[in-house]
Amino acid sequence: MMNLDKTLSAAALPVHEIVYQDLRALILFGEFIPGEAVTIQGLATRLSAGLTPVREAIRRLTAEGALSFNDNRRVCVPTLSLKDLEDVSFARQFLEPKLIFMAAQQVTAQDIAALITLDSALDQAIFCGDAPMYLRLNYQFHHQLYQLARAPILSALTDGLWLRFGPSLRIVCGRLGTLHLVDQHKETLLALKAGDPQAASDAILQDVLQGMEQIRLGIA
Amino acid sequence: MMNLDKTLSAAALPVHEIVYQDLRALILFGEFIPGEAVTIQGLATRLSAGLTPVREAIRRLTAEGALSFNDNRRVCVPTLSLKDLEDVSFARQFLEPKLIFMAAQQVTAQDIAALITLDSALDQAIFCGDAPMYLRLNYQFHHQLYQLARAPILSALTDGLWLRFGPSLRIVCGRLGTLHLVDQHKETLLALKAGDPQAASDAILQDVLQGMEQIRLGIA
DNA sequence: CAATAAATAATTTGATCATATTCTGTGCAA
DNA sequence: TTGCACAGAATATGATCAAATTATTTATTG
Repeated sequence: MMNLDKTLSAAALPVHEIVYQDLRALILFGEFIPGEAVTIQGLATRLSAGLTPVREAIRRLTAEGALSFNDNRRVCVPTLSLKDLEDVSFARQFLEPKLIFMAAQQVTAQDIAALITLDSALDQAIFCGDAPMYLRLNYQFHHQLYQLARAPILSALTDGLWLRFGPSLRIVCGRLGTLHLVDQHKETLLALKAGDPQAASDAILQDVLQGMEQIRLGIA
Repeated sequence: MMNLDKTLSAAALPVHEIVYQDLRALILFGEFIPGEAVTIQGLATRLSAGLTPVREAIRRLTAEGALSFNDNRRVCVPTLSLKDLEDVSFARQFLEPKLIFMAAQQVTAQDIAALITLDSALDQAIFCGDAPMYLRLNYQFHHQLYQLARAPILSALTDGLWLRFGPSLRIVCGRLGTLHLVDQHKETLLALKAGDPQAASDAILQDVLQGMEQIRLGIA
């Protein structure tokens, strides 16, 4: 008999893939405290999954630096030191402008429209003080830009960096709220509309620097 | 009863860790053909391990981009397109000089001595036409430099890039032999000895560019 | 009748789970 | 402090089921 899930939802994803995405989101959007211990069985219970799929998801995220595998064989959410943050910042400073430069060279009007919609929702979330929504939409805005560059390897590298500072975001928003948040999204979008890759690239660089500075203030 | 391995070897590593390292080496040193399919059960047999540890190792390497997870749920060794290689090259061009700059600022005479020993063995391998040994030692030389920078996040990013072009190395060496190979290791070592981070950084940049060009010629 | 296409069977491979084993750290007693 | 036992957690295996690929057979058409 045919699998109904396959016709209804996009595809029947393996459980280990779903667990990976769920766990990734938990880390990315500050649902874990830096330093927090993560147990396989705990996650299996929390996400209603078996041990094997959870194990696989954990290994993937460990490889991405989102989790760390201790000598004890236990897994925890790493804490980001100031030195670490500088390294992440360095990498983002050249990866993101490069990606957005490439994106700007092949972006369509439709793509830009989607980004504008996203950015409006983002402004709304900031205005409402909805921190979790802000975190999700902000990531989505950047992630969508990466996709437009059509450079899978550089996108993967850049995407992976978000996992490094994800756990620190909770603190940033928790301490400071959302209303003070500023970004360079409007400038980026204008440059994209104008078909000016260099300007878009410059705008994103500023956005990255601002974002990293927010986190620095949060964890300092 | 106490585990004897623990006293004899460094530590009793979990099987999934051993499988990961073995499989990583196979990919890194061109033991797989780009595009080649990789089966869980095949690896389990080949490496005399159970399915779960192999599965975990595969997920880790997939996360690092060393393997790719198809829609069929099957795993294969990705082929590196010219575009991909350009992206890898771009990332290495700023990551490696940065790492070596940092390394040069805190390197000890002992560290340099170890690197010189390594580089001598490398020359020997080139002279003998021992391609597998050359690949291992060349990687080790760079990897050891990364470690000296004491920047775990940037090291991990850079290390991961090797996995992207690893499968293409077999072709490079197979076609062209090893005798023609040139590098900038001597220049790098001299700069390290002189305590000149900028010169070391410049030398490594040249080394990276040369290396990437070799691969470009190989896969073009 | 030969050749191609469609359907079906057989085999391989992947996904998941239940279970047994091993490891780690802790508390207790000598 | 040292040794030992115990609880909690991670590790690893093999069994079972589902999905996909390959091989085989059957049907169809020129």
